[in-house]
Amino acid sequence: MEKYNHKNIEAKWQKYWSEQPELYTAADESGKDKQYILDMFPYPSGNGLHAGHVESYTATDIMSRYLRLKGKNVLHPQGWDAFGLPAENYAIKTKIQPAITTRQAVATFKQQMKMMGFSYDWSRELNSSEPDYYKWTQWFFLLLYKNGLAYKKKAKVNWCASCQTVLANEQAEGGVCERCGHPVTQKDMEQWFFKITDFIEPSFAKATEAKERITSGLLDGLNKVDWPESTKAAQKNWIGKSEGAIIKFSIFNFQFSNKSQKPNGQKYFEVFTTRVDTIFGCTYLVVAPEHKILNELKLRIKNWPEVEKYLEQSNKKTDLERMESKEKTGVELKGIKAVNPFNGQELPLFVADYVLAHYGTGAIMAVPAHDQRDFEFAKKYNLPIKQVVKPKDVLRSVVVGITVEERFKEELKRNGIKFEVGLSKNKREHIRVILGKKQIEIYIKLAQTYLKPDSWVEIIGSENIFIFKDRVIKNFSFNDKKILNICQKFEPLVKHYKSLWEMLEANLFYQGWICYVDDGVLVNSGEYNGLTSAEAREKMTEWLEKEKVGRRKINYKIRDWLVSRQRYWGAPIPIIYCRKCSEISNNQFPISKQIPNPKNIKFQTTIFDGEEYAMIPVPEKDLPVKLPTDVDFMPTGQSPLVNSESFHKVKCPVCGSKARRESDTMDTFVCSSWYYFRYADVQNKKEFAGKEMIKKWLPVDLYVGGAEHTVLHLLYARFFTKVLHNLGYIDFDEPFLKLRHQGIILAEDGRKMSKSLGNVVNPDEVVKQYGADALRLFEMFMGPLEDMKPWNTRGIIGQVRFLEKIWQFYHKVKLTDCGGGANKPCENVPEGMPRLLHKTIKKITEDIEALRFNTAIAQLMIFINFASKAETMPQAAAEKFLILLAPFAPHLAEELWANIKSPLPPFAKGGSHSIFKEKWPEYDKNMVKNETINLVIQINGKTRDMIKVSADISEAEAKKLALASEKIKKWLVGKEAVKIIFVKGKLVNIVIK
RNA sequence: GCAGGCGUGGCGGAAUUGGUAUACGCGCUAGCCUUAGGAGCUAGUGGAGCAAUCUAUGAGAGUUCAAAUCUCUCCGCCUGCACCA
Repeated sequence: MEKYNHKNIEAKWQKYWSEQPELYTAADESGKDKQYILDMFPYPSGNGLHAGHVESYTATDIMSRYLRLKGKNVLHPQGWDAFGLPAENYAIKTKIQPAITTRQAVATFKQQMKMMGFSYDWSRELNSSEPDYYKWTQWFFLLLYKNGLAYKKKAKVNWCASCQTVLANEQAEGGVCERCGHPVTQKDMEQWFFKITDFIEPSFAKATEAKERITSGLLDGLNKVDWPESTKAAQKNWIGKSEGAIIKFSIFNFQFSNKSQKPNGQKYFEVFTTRVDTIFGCTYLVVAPEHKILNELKLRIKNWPEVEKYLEQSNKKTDLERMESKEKTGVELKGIKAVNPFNGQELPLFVADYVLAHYGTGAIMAVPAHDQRDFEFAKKYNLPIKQVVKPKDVLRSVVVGITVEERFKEELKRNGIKFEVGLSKNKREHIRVILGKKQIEIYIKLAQTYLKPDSWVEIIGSENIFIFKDRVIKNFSFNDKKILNICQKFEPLVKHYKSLWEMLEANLFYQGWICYVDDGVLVNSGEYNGLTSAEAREKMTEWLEKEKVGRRKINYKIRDWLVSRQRYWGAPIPIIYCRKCSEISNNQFPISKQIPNPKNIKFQTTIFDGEEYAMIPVPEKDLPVKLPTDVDFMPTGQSPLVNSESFHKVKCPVCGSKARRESDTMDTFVCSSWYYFRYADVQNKKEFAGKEMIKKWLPVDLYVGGAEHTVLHLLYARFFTKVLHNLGYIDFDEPFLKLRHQGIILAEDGRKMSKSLGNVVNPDEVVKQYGADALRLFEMFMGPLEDMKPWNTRGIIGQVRFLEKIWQFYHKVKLTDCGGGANKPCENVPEGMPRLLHKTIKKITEDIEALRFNTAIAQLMIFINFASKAETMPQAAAEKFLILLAPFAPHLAEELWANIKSPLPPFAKGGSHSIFKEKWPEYDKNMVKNETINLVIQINGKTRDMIKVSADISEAEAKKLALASEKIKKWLVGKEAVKIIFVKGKLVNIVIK
């Protein structure tokens, strides 16, 4: 018998497939149901494919092949996210044009993908760095600009003083320059932004022809897609919605003490808070160093030189320093007081860099008793701490301190309470108390290192709150029955320590020794006393609005998307700066039929060196704005494009006078925000994609890619989709219906694969040694798609054995036709084979649809393990098994298929066809049910016997048989069966006393 | 700190409408075959025990005839975000 030779087989079929591209082509004309199966398009790095690529591409390949066999019209494209920094950095080093290195890398990637047998529709290949693609990236920029969704403003960017260049956030991780290790500082520069913040909440359509349409927001849209919970959570977290209130604090009127009095136009400033309920505990206010009020009040601040010095210091601070020093610093603004509108109290004002300028109003009301950061600051600068919220329902309390620790232990012993002393992960000692039979545990953390003598731990009623030196650590609740139990058991202790608790409560809790951050009940808050935090927030906000000293406000952490990059290897921003046009009022956009401008948005202008320039969009007919090749890649602090005269010297498309082209390029995330539209209509020269084709193929049915893109790429792509929906281009507002992330494949040593550790698995080597089919199977068999899994080279042997086993079986087995297909019992065919085949069809069909490829492969193995013992097999069964195998190991399946269907070389005489033109087998419902089962007989839930019975055995019969069993009788001697449970088709459980 | 997730043999993992725990694979053990084997074949393989049997899904409790699966608490690990008021 010929040996299984993966090299010959795989090469042969890859050649065949490339000669028959229609096997994998998505048919624009077909009336069949469509399925759009998409991989996140890769960045073609010089290193080629890695194990993680292979994992996710194999998964989508199996899915695509399966769906085609199921008769679906499948769109499964691939392309290249080809702009980006590595290619440019390489160019700086070697002076080789990024376009050249990129093309080489693409060729490698593509060759490797073909080597893996992936069934991409290569007729739809795209490359984001090619002009026919980035033409449309630029078109999108103009679309946003003309709809007021792209704008320019000053912003802080990462700046490396050593490299003289702007850095992307990813290049400035940890606050140091990726290239030279120099600390990164913040520098103000004019930057382009996309208004992603317009799409957080649902919005009404802007396009004229779609008046009634509502576009779902980035938040609520998540509710209608099938995505991993963690990804949805990460997006929500990133958007960072918090509901609270803006409160106006008046500054000049020191007499402002009557709360019915209005601020009457006095100078005031606003703070944002989510905890209005704590406002009576506000003892000072803080503004960020960048807050504009500082300049306005400059003359009134008595210690201005000191303040100015502080501002300089904090401005100089790098991100790294700000991150490293958690120590809070600040300076009081002497001579300035602000007034709390609720009680008229005059409060000091501080500037401190623990307050962020870009969040909320850049100013806060500080409530040290109920906010950890304010607490730290107040402690440091000796500011008053005023308790206004206390935990609710204080029933009982037990107080334990370090000085009484031994006493406490003795007390426990004396009361017969079992306990053990352990260390938690923070090395805090705790006592675990076990109460009675029910074994309720209470962890009493003694935490010597955190507790001063006579500080304490409190157990209160429904909540158990551990309070350390300065804050509440944790709470948890018991149900009522348990509380009672605890209280009874702790009675003696409670008596013993109660007085100490009361003393401490009076002395500590209400005098600022601790910081209680949770909701509770209000105290020291005038008419609001006794309300819960939630009630108080509601009432106080109403009052603010009534008195016009504040309002309800929702704040978001997310900021507009900074899209400009001072870089070469990206899509140029299609804008032209014209001095002359800035003087003409009522500028109209250059003629553009494609991009509507329903609001008649005018050109924005910007200032360079004191001169105003109009920002003219490049007319559509002049797109793409191509990247020049006469550039020097050395970093100079500006985009390398600035050096190219031919690039930036242009005539204004509106007035024809001398003008200058924008030299910034776009973030690569812009390119990847819309590529999934392009696949639907990749050849289109008139539109980014034709309406009909979008309608036909989009949205994406299954999207698979790395979890590193949970936030940015997916959020930006959703934003683009919402913009298009909002402007009436498309009729859906979420691009990816179902999303899954492949888990990271770790190296054999359990660490991340990385070049520096030298533990990277190279797919080329693996394929050379074991074959693509083996690698595909192995990566799918390792475990669930989404789990993190370590590579294990030995494990791949198992897959090679599996493939060889199939090979050998198909070469030695005698195929028979018993005249009735796969189901009929045949001579010499093992009895269970037809049923096993149908079970296998069912299992594999269901597993593929749920992306459980590991268990699908296990089922293939079970079948072949069983079948390989047989000498004969029905022809129909042999064919069906190969079809089941085909999505997983396409090369071997084609080879064996050709073998059993027609003589090799394949289909040469038109005798047969590729296995991928076959139909996915259906299973017979009656055949997947067992005729007989092993009826499990349990006694008190423990299996004691098993008997082979008919699957549809009746309850009475089953019980009779169970009681008649010899093994069971033994257990029933002298016992009485109280109850007998019968589960149809499964078991009998006899309950005895 | 906040959010999401995880914890099952020597290893990767199966089994979650509660119903035979450890499918499938790797590894390991024994035997066969072979000049040889990091090849192949056969059998075995959670732990303890000669056996009957007992015992085991991070720990403990609860619900149930029955819990890896549901509830609660604790412990440990991973991922993302984080001075976001």
